[in-house]
Amino acid sequence: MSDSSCVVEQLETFASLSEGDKQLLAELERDIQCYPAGQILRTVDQRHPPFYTLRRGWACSTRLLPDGQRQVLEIFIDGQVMGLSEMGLEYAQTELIALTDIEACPFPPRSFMRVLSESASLSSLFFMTLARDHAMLRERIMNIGKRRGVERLAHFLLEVRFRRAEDSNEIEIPINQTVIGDALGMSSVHVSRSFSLLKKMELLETDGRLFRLLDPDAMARFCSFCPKYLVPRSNHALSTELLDFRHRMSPASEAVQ
Amino acid sequence: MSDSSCVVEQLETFASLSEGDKQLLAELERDIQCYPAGQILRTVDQRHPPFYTLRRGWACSTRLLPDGQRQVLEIFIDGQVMGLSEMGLEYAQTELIALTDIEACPFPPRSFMRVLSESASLSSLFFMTLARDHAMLRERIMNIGKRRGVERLAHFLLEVRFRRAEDSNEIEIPINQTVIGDALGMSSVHVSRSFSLLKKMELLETDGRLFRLLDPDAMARFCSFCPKYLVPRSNHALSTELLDFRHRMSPASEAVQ
DNA sequence: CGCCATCTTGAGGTCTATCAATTTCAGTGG
DNA sequence: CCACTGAAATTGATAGACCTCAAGATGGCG
Repeated sequence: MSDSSCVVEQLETFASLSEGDKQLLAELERDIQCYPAGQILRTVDQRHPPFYTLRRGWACSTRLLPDGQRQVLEIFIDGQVMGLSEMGLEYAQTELIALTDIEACPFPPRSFMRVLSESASLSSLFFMTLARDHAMLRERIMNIGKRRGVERLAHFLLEVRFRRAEDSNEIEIPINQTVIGDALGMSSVHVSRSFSLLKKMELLETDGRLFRLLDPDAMARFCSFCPKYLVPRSNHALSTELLDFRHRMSPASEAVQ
Repeated sequence: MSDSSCVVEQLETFASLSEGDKQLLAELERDIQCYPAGQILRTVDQRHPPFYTLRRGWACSTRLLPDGQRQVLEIFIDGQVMGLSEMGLEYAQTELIALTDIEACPFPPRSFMRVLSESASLSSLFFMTLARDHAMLRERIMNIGKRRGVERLAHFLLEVRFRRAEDSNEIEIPINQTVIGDALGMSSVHVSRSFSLLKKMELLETDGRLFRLLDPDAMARFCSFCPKYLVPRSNHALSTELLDFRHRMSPASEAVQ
């Protein structure tokens, strides 16, 4: 990923944007902040929280239950937008935590509202981004609700593998088994046992936090993984439809009424 | 709910809209269709599927696993938008099924794209709608991942109670225990046992599919339910912010927090 | 070398699934 | 009015998945 994982580029893949839109988007990454692993970026119940674009590292959103248990809701990998879904709520519902040292760009909520009201194409872009996050959550519900521990873990590994741009079966997952367990709704002990099982099944080799998928197809069959939910509506389809209508109405009029 | 549950009205509560926007929204409900209980509105893998506004009845989105197991992902109550989150994907990822006899209005994807490209305020409205769905999914993950059967069920009952506009502790849930189980990641047998337990705890009385919450506060404590995730960013906050920036483009450059 | 977090492994107990039998109840037709 | 029917709900018994507690192993790092 490296530097090229800038969020603006990622978003641009969804649709072609006007220069004005690109400038607005560029603002998203103007304020680059560094946070150490473990840092809480945003707490629960914060009013009108910002969202963040994640340039480097891993992070997650979590929630605590009164009994101290923790559920990891989303895991963010560099290039993703964090906390977008909570811009529609009065108060933040989740904590945002850096899992590794990260670089992230906070984007203030008022500016976000401005973008929403100024640009239809950016609004729809955010909509699309959120729709993809939505698809991942849905899949997670499938995973937790209907699969056993080993299968959940296999599914998780495959999801990470397919979310990364590189086409490699070696993936580094820089988070510990407790976090993985909190994300998959299982105890860290059971995560460990499930890893062992995958190794015994000869689907996986590990070296510290580097994971090698020995037979991704077999693994996908094992946990009925299907990567389609990660594929957004194709650039072409979306951008032509957008442009189509934009030009028919009036050229360059994504400005709001 | 009855007739007043028209979706346009629900959406309007989020922000104040221009006349043009209202007209566009009205199109959403021009094509009213009736479907009997059990009817599949939309299959998996359908390309560029429509979404629907649900005027009357209950519906759900589901996915099947290869072994025949079924996960209910979202449960829709009249007044909601169904399938919005999948407008960002090339192919539908879930099936949409009527749980009761319903009235729903399909909205073709191209028209949706037009709305997205024409109106920033409607785009952001859809964004907000999706954000709320997102919050419910998040809560579901908490529920399935970290709570036991009885607590899941209690949480489910409270969620339905608070999603309904009426402020009553009697709720009718016109779906069977198998569907509830498929939504909560538990077997129908266990759903039945959990209902019994809630009754024994004197938190619940049932009469067929009518449920009376005897002590909603105690129940909320029992399953650590907090309705905040159902509350969208307040009308006032959103609409004033939108208007604010729409009318005077001079953003009082509030310090980045 | 020792320290700390993390991971692994074992044993016992809890929660929940599954299978199967029974009951309830609304609808149907005699 | 009553038997018949089929879907749904309840109940019991057993098995399996998973959690929890606890002890030991591993490995990076000062």
